[in-house]
Amino acid sequence: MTIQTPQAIRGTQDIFGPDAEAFGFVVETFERVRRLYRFRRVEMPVFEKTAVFSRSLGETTDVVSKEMYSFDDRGGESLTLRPEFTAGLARAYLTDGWQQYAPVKLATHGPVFRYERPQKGRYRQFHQIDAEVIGAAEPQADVELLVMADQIIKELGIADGVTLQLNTLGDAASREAWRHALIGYFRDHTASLSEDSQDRLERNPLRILDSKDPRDKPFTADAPRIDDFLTAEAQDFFAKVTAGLDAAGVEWTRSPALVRGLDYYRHTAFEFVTDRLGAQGTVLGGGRYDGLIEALGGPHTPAVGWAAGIERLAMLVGDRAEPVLDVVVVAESADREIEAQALVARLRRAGAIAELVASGSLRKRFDRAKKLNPASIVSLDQRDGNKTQNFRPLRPEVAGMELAGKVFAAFYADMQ
RNA sequence: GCGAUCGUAGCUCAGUUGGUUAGAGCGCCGGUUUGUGGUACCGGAGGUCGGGGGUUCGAACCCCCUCGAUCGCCCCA
Repeated sequence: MTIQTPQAIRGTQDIFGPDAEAFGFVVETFERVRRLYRFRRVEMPVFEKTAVFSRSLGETTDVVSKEMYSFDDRGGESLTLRPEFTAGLARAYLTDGWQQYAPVKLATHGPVFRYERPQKGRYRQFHQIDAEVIGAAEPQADVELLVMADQIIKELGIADGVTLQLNTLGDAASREAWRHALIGYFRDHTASLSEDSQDRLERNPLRILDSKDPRDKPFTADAPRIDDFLTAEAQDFFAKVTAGLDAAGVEWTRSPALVRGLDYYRHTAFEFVTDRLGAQGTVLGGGRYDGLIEALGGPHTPAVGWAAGIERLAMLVGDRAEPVLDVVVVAESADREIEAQALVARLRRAGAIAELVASGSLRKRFDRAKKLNPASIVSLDQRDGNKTQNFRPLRPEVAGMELAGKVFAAFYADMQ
C-alpha cells in the first residue's frame, strides 16, 4: 500500500540554493541600510483579527472579500493572515502606545499572504521588506523613505532598468475634485471604453488610467490631470518632496496615472518599476496614508511607508553563489575517519568554512572532495601501515585557504 | 474567476505516421584503471509515461474528465 505524498499549497514556494542566497542577500542589504537611516526593527504577528485589515482596506470589493486568507479560530473569531505590514503596524502603534515615540521609523520583513492566482513574481505566500514612518506630517519623511529605497536598490545592484515613478494624489479635497472630474470625463466616452473599464467606471474609476487595453489609451492620455485640482498646500507638499529627491540625487519620473484605490492615501504615491519582470513590474511601492490610523479608530496620525517583494528583488539580483568552501577534509582510510572529524571541528571553530568527506567508496572520496571545488583539501590516508596527512592548496585567491592551512599545521603540531 | 501552453527516471530532455521489453546525458551507488589523484572504462539502483475513463487488435502518442505547473487577463492593499 502506497501513501500519496502531500503536495505543497498552490502559490507557496520552497526556496533553496542560489535562489535562497539571493533572498538572503536582499534581506541582509535591507537590514544593513535601514540601520544607516535609524529605522527601528519590529517583529510583528503573522495574523491579526480580520477587522485590522478589513477596516484599513475600507471593505474594498475584491481585496477583502476574495484576496485575503481569513478563517475562524476555535472561539469563532475571524482571523486573517497579514496581506501587508502596514495595517498591523498601525494597530500596534495604537495598542502598544507607540505614540510616545512619534515620529517613529519602523522596519520589518517576513511573509505576507494573498489569495491570488500565482504567476511570474506573484505568490500566495510571499515575503516583503517594509519601512514606515508613523506620526510625521512633513515631506522630509517621504524623502527619507524614498532615498533609503533608492539606496537599497542601488546596493542590491539592480538599479539598471529600474525607475522611480512618482505622483501626488493631493490632499482629501484635491483628490475628491479630481475623482469627480475623471468620472465625468470617462462617462462621456463610456461607449468607446473597453468592457473592463466600463466596469471600472462604477467601481474604481481611477484604475481606468492604468488600463492595459489599447482601446482605452486614447482616452486616458487626454484625461483630467491631478495637477489641475491640487490645492496650494498640496502643490507645496509635492514640490518639497521633489526638491528633496533632487537634492539627494535620486532620479524620478512623474507618473500622472499612478493611483491608489483607497481613500486614506494622500499626497505622495510612488513605485519603483522594472521592465525586466514581465507583467509584474513593480518592485517596491508605497505612499502617504494620512487617513489610515483614523480608520482604525485612532487619532489623526500622518504616516508614510513602502513595501517591496523580496522574491521580485531576488529575481533581479539573479543567482548568487553559495560561499566558497575554504577546505574539505577527506578521510581516505576508514582508520582516519575519527581523526578527520576532530580536524574538521577544529577548522570550523577557527572560522573556516569546512566540509568532511568520510563516507562511501574510499577510492572516490578524493574525487568527491574535488567536485566541491574547495580552496584546499586535507587528505588523511593510511597505506601499508603508514599514516599520511597532506594539505593541498588549490585556490590561493580565497582568503580562507591560508587560515585552513594554519589550523591544519597547528592540529598536527599538537598531536606530536 | 477567465484564457493559453505544458506534465516521460532525482534533474534536463529524446521517444519518428499509434506497433515488441520506454531511452540518453547529468546525478547517485558499486567496481576496474590511475595512485597527490576531479574529465577513462564496466556495471547497478531508480519510471503505474501526473491521475481516471474512452477509442483501438494494440496508446507515452488520439478523445473526454480531473489534478498540477508555467505565463497572461481580472485584481493589486
